[in-house]
Amino acid sequence: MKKNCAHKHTEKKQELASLTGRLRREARKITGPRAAILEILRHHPHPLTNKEIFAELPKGECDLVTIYRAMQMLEKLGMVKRFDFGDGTARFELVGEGDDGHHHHLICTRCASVVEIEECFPEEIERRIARVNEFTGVTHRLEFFGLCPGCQK
Amino acid sequence: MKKNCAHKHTEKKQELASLTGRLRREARKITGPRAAILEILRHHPHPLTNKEIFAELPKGECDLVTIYRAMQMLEKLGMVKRFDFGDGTARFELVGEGDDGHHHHLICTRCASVVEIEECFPEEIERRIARVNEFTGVTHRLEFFGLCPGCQK
DNA sequence: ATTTTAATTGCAAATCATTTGCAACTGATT
DNA sequence: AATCAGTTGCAAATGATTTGCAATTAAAAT
Ligand SMILES: [Mn+2]
Ligand SMILES: [Mn+2]
Ligand SMILES: [Zn+2]
Ligand SMILES: [Zn+2]
Repeated sequence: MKKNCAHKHTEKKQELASLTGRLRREARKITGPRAAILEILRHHPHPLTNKEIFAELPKGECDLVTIYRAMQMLEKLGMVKRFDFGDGTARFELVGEGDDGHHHHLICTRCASVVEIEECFPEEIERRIARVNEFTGVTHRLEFFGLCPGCQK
Repeated sequence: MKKNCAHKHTEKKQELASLTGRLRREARKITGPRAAILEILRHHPHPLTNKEIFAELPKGECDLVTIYRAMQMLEKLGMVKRFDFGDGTARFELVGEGDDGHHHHLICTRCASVVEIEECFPEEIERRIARVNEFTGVTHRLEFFGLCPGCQK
């Protein structure tokens, strides 16, 4: 019943076949650009911007716009989770099947390095916040910021 | 010594004179547009977008760009706090003198109504996150989302 | 009160991330 | 191989925010 941070960072990478299977089930086509994008996401442990994905792609593999569209689609299917580090650029991370991808990060404000965080906002406090204000379906967006070891001059 | 959520939502509105005083001390000019902007912020309990501030301003009082510049300046002086509700538009809230403005909100995902939240991410957990990852100066950005009473069909 | 000077403003144009229109193209199915 | 909806590339549109610059003005100095 816990809905928060069920995300397991220890889970092994998903097979590409499992990913394309999910697409197929949703009546989506497995195209070159999509396979390439999934392949890149599969190999990255942290959220990537569309531009970063684009840069990793073999030149000319596909248009930036195609990546924007692919991420929209993958997000709608629940295959990727969108993160907002507050810099005006969306980042995406692959989400395991059955996982809602909810989790948080610790980001260095100098070098932008990212650490995946296991902790989550305490459920009972969130439930109280929801109850007190009579809100339903309450969730949260949370990211940590600080100076990483290497950037502490 | 607690740095989190020292913000008091129960504090009374700041006097305009106190606000302009802070500007003057920083060698900033008190102009019509700035006084008008501060006056609007003073009367709003929740974060406002630049466009919302612009809309509240008597027509022709000042240009939208002037508001963008004013908010940048006020943020640098620590007189306003910038919030990110994840919709790609910055929001600003006036911050009391000596207060860093750190706090959170509960936002209705249907009607966008906002509730000021007193709770904060537990300090001891944040400290552990910082220690374990050897980060310093760790802080967080946190907002809650859900359906407000009126929007629960 | 007038001058001086640096800060401020308006307006146009530039940036940046993201979205949209549309015709050409292609993966999956028959 | 024919079919057809889903995809893609490219150009253009959007929307928030920033920047360049000349004209304006608040506040300090005469
Ligand atoms: Mn992550
Ligand atoms: Mn607030
Ligand atoms: Zn969480
Ligand atoms: Zn907090």
